[in-house]
Amino acid sequence: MTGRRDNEKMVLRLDGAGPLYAQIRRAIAAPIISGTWRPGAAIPFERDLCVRFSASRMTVSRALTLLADEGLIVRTRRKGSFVAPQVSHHASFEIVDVCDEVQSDGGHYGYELLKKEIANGSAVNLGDKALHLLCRHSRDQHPVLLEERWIDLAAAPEAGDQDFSIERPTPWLLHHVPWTRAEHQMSAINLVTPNAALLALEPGVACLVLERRTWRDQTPVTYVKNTYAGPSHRLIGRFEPAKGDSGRSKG
Amino acid sequence: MTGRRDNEKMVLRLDGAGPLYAQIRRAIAAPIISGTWRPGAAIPFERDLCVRFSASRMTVSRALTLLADEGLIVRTRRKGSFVAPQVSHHASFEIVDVCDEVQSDGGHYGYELLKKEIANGSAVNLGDKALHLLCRHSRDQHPVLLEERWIDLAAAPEAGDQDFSIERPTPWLLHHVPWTRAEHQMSAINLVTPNAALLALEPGVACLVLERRTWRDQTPVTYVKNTYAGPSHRLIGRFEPAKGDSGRSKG
DNA sequence: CAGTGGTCTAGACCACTGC
DNA sequence: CAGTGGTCTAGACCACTGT
Repeated sequence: MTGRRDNEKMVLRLDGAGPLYAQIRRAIAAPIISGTWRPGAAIPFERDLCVRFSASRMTVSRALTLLADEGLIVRTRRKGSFVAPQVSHHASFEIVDVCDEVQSDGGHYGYELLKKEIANGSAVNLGDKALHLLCRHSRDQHPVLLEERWIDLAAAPEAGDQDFSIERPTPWLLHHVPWTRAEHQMSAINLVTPNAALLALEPGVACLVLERRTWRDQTPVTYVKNTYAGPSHRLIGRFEPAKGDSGRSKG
Repeated sequence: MTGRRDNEKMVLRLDGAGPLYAQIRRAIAAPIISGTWRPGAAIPFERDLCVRFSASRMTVSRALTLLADEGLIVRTRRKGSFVAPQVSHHASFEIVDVCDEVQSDGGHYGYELLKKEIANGSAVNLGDKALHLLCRHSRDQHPVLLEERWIDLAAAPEAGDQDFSIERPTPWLLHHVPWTRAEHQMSAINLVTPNAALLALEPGVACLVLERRTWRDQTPVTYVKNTYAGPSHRLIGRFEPAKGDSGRSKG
């Protein structure tokens, strides 16, 4: 009775390499990635896959959970699992703290608070009362990052009393206002006059910009716009098909 | 005998929200994110956490596996689990196929092959014989992406016979040479003369560049440099602390 | 209300690693 | 060789959802 989908001709073969859940994951990922299974195609039910692979349901479920996290499949109770409507690549970028990055290379890390004022945060989708900070981070006296930050004073009232000329906003926020959700945006901009001078670069130079918006539960806490010095700055990300594979890339 | 680490004062409390493994994950993530547990600090052993949380080892292990995947902890057999030396943010960016992106907005998608030649791929870390393609993708007749691609002909000899003037390289490669590993780099560049014209933009305009290098097992297969038209193009990524949380962001 | 995925348990054995 | 994490099983119950 459960064999409805078994009529489809499917070559699901284990390669014998690594843990069983990883093999099952690859066996199902292969026809999806290669396009053999079209978006929307039904994937055999978990309990059928258990029989086919001689595995327990936990193991099969683990493989399918990985695939769902990667965005290759969608799972719905009662209906079953299906190939995701739009199979996309996921690249996970590691966003390291500037201070850590500079010091891990053996460089001298510098921090300056350039501006601190109370401002209306509505321009950056925060509340009326927000703390606006402008910070410069440097490596061996050379500016590497300009940090424009807004902190919602309704969400983090203690921020108003904090002296940010020595304590950096990022670790302070982590300690005092742990967030629960963040959203990142990356873009490229041509440097304009005020910021160009602060980064010791010519106006017009292309720079990588990383914006981050952070929530605590449902309330927005902070918005930050990080402008990295120079076009050469790069974010390196590794694709993660390896989740559950033998050669897993770790940090 | 296993209580060595239990001497540390630790407030690990479950919040009762959602699945148990997610609660355990949050309970351990909280003191790490807030900085209460410094990098390198020892995390209680799995079997101790089972007792503390009245959970099975599978459930505790699931929570710790999530934390390890997020980069918050590192786990070593025989030694135990520890707070990661450098707690970093991970942002997962979804890299959608241009064609899908344009068409999902209801736009008209266009594709042109501008150049096709055999070239030496050593400049981009590929083999001597490589196929070099230059493709332009457009939305409603406006160029949105310039794709410079190299395909290693040793890894994918069939590529030499393929007519890429209609079939796009991306789906073709997916079908014929499934990769197993990919590495992404994002950067910002100032457009230079040949490419500026092809994207119908002025030279000097800042553009977002996404480079992807792809391997099949250990052999490099293809390298692609995608230049997105205009500074306004953005990659949006959602942070994923929610893995195993109730409100999971999906696609 | 039937059937799917989602979670959980109480065991078990293995692999690796430091002593 | 002892003890950790890594994996796996054979059950079980629950939550959700379409009919």
